Amino acid sequence: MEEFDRENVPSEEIDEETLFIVTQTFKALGDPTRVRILHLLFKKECSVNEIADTLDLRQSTVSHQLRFLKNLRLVKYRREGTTLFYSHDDEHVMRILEQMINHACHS
Amino acid sequence: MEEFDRENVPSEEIDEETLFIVTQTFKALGDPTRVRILHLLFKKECSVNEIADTLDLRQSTVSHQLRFLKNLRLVKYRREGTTLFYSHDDEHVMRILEQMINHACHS
DNA sequence: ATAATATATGAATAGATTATCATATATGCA
DNA sequence: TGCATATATGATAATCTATTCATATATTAT
Repeated sequence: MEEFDRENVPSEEIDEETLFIVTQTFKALGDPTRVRILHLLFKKECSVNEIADTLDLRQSTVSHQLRFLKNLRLVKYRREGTTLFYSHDDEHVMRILEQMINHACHS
Repeated sequence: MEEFDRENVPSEEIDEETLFIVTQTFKALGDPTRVRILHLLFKKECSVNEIADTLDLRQSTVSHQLRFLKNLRLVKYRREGTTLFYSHDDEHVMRILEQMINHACHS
């Protein structure tokens, strides 16, 4: 008879909640617009319009996608007057994104 | 005047081809069925029917998803008689998947 | 209070994605 | 050759997604 550490059993099926979070997060990274936004925020904090201008996207497109990313807590913002400055809010996911970018462009 | 190493400039927009590969790969990881399949293949090589039985999926569903994953070179297979044994084929992406699973279930 | 600016929201639509069924193909064996 | 088994494929329908336009909301300054 063997004992298992419940925190450390890689050999079982993923539980439903974890699966949901994992796939939602990867889904967020599976869209070009969102990846471009996140990659921009990796470098610096940006306002909505800055993002739209830099990436040549409509303001509403950016706003919709930022909401999506904020729901997943991948970005956060701070207000300064009427301007909202967005920045990334999940170091680990950002590291994963940069890893994948490096993987992709050195392959 | 400064010189840049073209291979090492994190501060620019991602080129289109890299963006495509990155988002395609994340898209692959953004679906519960594919994540369950990959997570299973992380542990061991499996035949199509084994995957279907283990994960309670239709054979054709598994086959379609395996084709998807194979197009992205995330899985490979070897034949033994009429049986095809699939296994993962991208260590880096598998590491990223396992990282995200750990991130998700310890959060 | 009004205007100007920044951002968010809702509805609509076009396009993509997924699972399923039915069937085709391929291999091994009697 | 013909049958059984394993896997692949094609078409379809249901669902989901991303973008767009139009408009609403919020903040600041006059």
